[in-house]
Parts: sequence; structure tokens; C-alpha cells
Amino acid sequence: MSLKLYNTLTRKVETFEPLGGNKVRIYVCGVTIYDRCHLGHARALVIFDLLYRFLKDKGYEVDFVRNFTDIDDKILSRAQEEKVSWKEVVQRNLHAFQEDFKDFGLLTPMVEPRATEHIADMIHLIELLMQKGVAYASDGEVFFSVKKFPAYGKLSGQTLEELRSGTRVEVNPKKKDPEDFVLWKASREGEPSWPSPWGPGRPGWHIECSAMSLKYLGSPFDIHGGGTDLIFPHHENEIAQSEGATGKLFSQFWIHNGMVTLQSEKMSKSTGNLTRVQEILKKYPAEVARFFLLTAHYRSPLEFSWELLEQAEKAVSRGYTALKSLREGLEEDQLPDKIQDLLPLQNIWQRFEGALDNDLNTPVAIAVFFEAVKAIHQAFANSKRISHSSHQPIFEEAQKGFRKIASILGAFEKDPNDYFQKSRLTQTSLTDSEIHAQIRLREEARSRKDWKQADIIRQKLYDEGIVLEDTPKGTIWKINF
RNA sequence: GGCGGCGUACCCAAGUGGCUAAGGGAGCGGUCUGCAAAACCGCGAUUCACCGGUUCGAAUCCGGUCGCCGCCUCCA
Repeated sequence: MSLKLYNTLTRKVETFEPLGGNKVRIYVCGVTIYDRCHLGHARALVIFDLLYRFLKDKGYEVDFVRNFTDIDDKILSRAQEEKVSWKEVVQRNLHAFQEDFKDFGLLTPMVEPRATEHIADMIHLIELLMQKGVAYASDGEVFFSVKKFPAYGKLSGQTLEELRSGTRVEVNPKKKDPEDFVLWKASREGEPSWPSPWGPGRPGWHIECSAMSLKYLGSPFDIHGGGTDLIFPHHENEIAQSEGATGKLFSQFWIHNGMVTLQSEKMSKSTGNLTRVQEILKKYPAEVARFFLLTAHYRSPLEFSWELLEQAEKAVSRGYTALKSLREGLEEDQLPDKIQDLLPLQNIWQRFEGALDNDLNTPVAIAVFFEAVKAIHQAFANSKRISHSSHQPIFEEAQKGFRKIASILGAFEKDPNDYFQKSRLTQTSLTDSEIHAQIRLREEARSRKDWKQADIIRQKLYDEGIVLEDTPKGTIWKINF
């Protein structure tokens, strides 16, 4: 099975083959830490995390780099607004990032470089660009000369003229051509600055990603990722800088994820049209958010609403319910003696992998998972459970497949009981033992057929966010999301 | 204006030339249950924005129309 990915550079789905044998090198643009992250950031993080997991599973040795932009105009203006130091803004939002994403199942990248820790690398790169004659200094600033790089526009599919016609920003008079972009900025009074051959200043936005990716991955490397909104100008400029400096191809694949929308409009920090990760985690486990982000293909826009998140939660619960039956059936050696339809349970991993091989088609991959979930439910609902079921090998195989799938999705990895009972803090103030005490009281009421009292207890728990289910094995409880 | 993409059931979402148009959620009827919940069974798009065309055959290819979105400015 070979992985096919849509390459923005060629605008085609292409078979992915690493440049360096078994080694895959990926660079993904991370976030600028001037504010709390919203769901759009989460989507990019989750999608590239899935790709990372999938490549590792295929046996590749993956060098995965994801940066933090910790110096730029927004950070400075935020610091000014709040009358705190820019370092404080950075530190606070870095903590917030870690807090927001700690339960998202994001694998730790090989390196998470920060721009401010690579100033020297950027200066070197700029010097190299100056030597090559594609960059020029002007009054303490350094610009990249776009017309010296003939391939400019190859990623965004636009010619220089086309890009020019759309120019809406006022032109910095220090530039020779309006499309030139800044590599190094002169610092103003009170702004952070680093010494450089062109005077004290700070790096432009694009140069950090070139410097850090080239440093940790070399070039060419395999995959460069980020949101579609980064294609122009950020990634276009990265290509210009990196290829201009090295004379070599920068990245062979460019993968871009679609935007998360809110009321059909792109989520964006600058417009305030957003839902923060933090808000979502108050109502749902991170796992539900992660699952939700994978329900659409990564290149499509994904509309967020609380109703859609609720739908995702229902789906996750359904999955866990099946995993719970399967797990307990195997543990207790009480498995169905009949299975109506074996197909959905066979080769689930292969079919799941096949879906992801097709340009990371997570909706199909998830559908494969749910076909198997349904088959488990059917078997357990429509057949007697016996010990030493002749179907045990099939169920064991299915469980292995589920585990493998879960390890790629980064969801359904928990003990189902933990998912149902511990996956978030509810509004409930009740402790485990208090809930069990209530359940025991209700059991007593039920045993004397005092249905009224039993229902009062159940309703009381329901009001506390706890749902009871009476099963043949006794009453169990779940958090009601 | 340029570039890219989308429009599939009540909602979300796959399918990119040919088995009965996946999967999830909601709804309705039924089974189970003291009642619920969960789960199961059944129902639900003769149809894929619209109009033409190509083809033995199209949601899938081509042309046009309408509507929506992203980028062209900081942005995942």
C-alpha cells in the first residue's frame, strides 16, 4: 500500500516517496503565540499529527519539526496593549498552548524550535541571500528581491504580474519593488532587537521557517505543511528564500489543510470570528474535538457548531460502547456464538489504511471503523454469549485492528470506562463514591419495586450530569455530555 | 479582476465512469426494559444546485448558469 497525497506544488495527488530512503522529514508551520488558540489551529495540529502517526506506523523514521513563532508584530502590539513585556505575552501563551492541547493526543515533535532561539541562523541565511544577490539592505532593513527569483509564484500558481494586480497594501518606500518582502526589520525605540550586520533589528516573519527547517531537516526535505491561508505569501516566500539561498529544491511536497469556519466564515484571530479550544474543553473532552476535526477531509473547509460537536460526541460514545462490549466479552470469555456479517470485522486495519493512503481520507477511514462497530453491536445484541465461542479469533483480530486504528486516529485509545466516567470534569459535584451510594439506594428501591423512588434518584443524578443504564450485569453510570 | 475550491437526504460527510449512492447524527415505527438509557430490527435521497453535451452507461468527464467559500493583507 502506498500513500498518495495532494501536493499543492503540482496541484495533483501524487504517490509519496521519501527522498532519503526510510527517513521522512516534515516541517509544519506552528502558531504565533500571541493569543489563545482556536479550533482552526487545532485542526492543523491534529491533521499533521495524524500524518506523523501514519508515517511512523508505516515504518518510516520521521523527523517532525513544528515551530513556535515567538517574535512578531502581533506579539509586540499585544504586549503594548496589555502594558506587559513581550516575553510575558509569549510565556503566558506558550503555557496556554500546552494547557489547551495536552489532551489532544498530539505526539511530541522531534523539535519545536522557537524563532528567538534561531536569530543567528536567520542572520546567516540572510547574509547568504545578500551574497547571492537576491537580497538587498536598505536603511537598516533587508529585503528579498522577488524579481531575482524567477520561480516566484510557483506555489500559489500566480505570476508576479497577477500578484501585483491584487496588491492592496501600501508600499514600504524602502522597497525597490512592491512585491519584495522583508527579511530583517529595523527595530524602533523600545522594541526588542538583536544585533546584526544591518544594525539592531528583528527578523521578518518568513525567514524563521526557512532557517529552522533548513537547520533541522536540510534540503530538500519531504513535506512542508500548514494551513491553506499560508500558501501566499508565507510559503511562497519561504520557497524563494530557501531555494534562493541553497540553489536546491526546498520541499518536495506541500500539504495544506482547509480552514475551520464559523457561520461559513473562516475562523480568524484578527476578526474575532472564532471558537477557542479552551471554550470547547469546558463542554467536551479533547478527544471529541479531535475526532470532530477528522470527520471531514483535511482539504475541505470544516464548519464548526456546537450541534456538530454534539454529533461527534454521540459518535465517539457509540464507538466506545462497542469497544467496551468487545473488551468485556473477551475478558470474561463471554462472546457471541453467531456473527451475522463477518465482512465488516475482517481486515479492518487494511481497509482503514487503504482509506488513509488515499490522500488521508479520514471520513472513509472513520466509516470503516464504524462498520466494524456496528458489526460488534449486532453480534452482541442478536446472539447468545457463550464461553469458548468459536468466533473468539475473529473478535481478537478485530480488537487488534481497533487498537491499531485508535493509535492512528489518536482517539478510542482510552479504557472505555474512563472515557464514559472520567474524560472530563462535569458540572457535577458528585464523587465516585457518592454516585455509587445513590446507585445502591436506587437498587434497594428497585428491589422493593418502589419505581417512584428509583426514578427520583435517577432524575437527581441526571440533573447532576450523570446518566444511569440498567444492564443485565447491574447498573452503570456515564457522564452525560 | 487573478488563482484555488465547494454545492450529495432534515444536519454532517464519503463516493471522481458501471455491483442496491459509504459512515455518523437527528426523526418515525418496533424489540428489549418496571419505565428509561444503550443496543438491535425496520422506514427514509428513483436521486447527487440548475441547464445542455460526450458516452452503451455520469453524482462522477466537457460547456454554460446560479449560489457559497478561501487566498491575493497578519492568519492554521
